[in-house]
Amino acid sequence: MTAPARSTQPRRSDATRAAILQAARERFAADGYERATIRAIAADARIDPSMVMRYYGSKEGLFAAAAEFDLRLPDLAVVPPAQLGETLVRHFLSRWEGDETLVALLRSASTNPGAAERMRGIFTDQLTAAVSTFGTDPAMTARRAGLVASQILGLAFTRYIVRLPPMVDVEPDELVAWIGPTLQRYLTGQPEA
Amino acid sequence: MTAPARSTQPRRSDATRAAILQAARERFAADGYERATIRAIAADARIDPSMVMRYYGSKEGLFAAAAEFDLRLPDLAVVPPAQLGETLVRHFLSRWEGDETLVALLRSASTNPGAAERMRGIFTDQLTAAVSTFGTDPAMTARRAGLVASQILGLAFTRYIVRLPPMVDVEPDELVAWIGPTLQRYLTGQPEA
DNA sequence: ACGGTAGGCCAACACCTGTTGACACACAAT
DNA sequence: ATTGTGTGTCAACAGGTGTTGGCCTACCGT
Repeated sequence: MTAPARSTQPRRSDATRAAILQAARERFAADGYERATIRAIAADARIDPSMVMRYYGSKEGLFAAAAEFDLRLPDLAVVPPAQLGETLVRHFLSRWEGDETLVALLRSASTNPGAAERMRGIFTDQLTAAVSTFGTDPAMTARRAGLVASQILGLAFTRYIVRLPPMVDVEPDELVAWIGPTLQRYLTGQPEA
Repeated sequence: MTAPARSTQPRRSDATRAAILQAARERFAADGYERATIRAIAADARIDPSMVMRYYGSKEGLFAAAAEFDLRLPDLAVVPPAQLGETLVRHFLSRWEGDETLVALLRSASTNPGAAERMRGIFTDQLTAAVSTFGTDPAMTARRAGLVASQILGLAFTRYIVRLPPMVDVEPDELVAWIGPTLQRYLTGQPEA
């Protein structure tokens, strides 16, 4: 819509677009998809609600843009096999605290089908791909990835969404000490007899 | 409001009250707090929306009544210490699949502060109490309960809310085989050196 | 200098929400 | 028969939602 032209040409509206996106992420993270209103997001970005529509088409479109996310998983093939679990927990903890996009996605996934689908895609594609880089049994890979996702998302859910006191207060290092071995077993271990 | 009288006297409206409550649980479980409308719940229960207000005061009041829940945790003191984890996973799986109240609560906890508080209460009070029945170190009890909650809620979130394919397809017995040892370690083990 | 266009605001639409009050019916006690 | 109360319906309110179209203004190429 916004003209062909050269794509390297910075538009004057890029700042507005970015402001909307940032405000959207904050609101979606704080309130979830349904309670985050376009009017509130526009107010945070100090522009008119109609601008949101012009730039992102609809609320769903805005969310889709705001929920773009890359887990940036490290290459597990170069990690010492005994440190896989610890590495993953540390990575997720820092990824989660540094970017509120994941919280927005997590909060919205409960009630918004599109957000749930996005979440499924991220944790299926990206995590499964990472697990399969060192995995031996391809049939087991999906299951291992699912188990890892369950513990990681449970950690995020109790720590950032529900805010269970014991999970909020605990130091990251201690979380790594407890949850690292769990992921390690999910990734490389076998189920109980 | 509804007269003093004898409390043992069954009211003619008890059936309606129950129908509203059941419809509310289904809607809250399927859609979450915000998207579940009083009109939809009333339609499911085949009554007028205003009846919901009369019997439960407000939407929040209705949710509070519909989200009443008891984990019915077994007495962990009588469970063989080596089977604590397995027992807990089995219990939660059956509790979760047999009663949609927990799903309603879980789905709503992401966006509704009241639901989050309720969830906090359940998993703090009930679970901590159960863990402390056999626990040795009282300072560690809350942390153990929190870790157990993180894995249990992560399991529920990926299996019933986000519906991650690997977690939906897996057999309950296999889930027990994988997750049981995790809870066992959270309950009775020590963190990694 | 000037005309076109991109960026932005305002006001309104159509719809849906929780909630309320007035009214109708049923049934039990008087 | 009449009263009274519990049970239920109907219609409406007031506010908030996503979304739309018209209008103004500033900038940029010519």
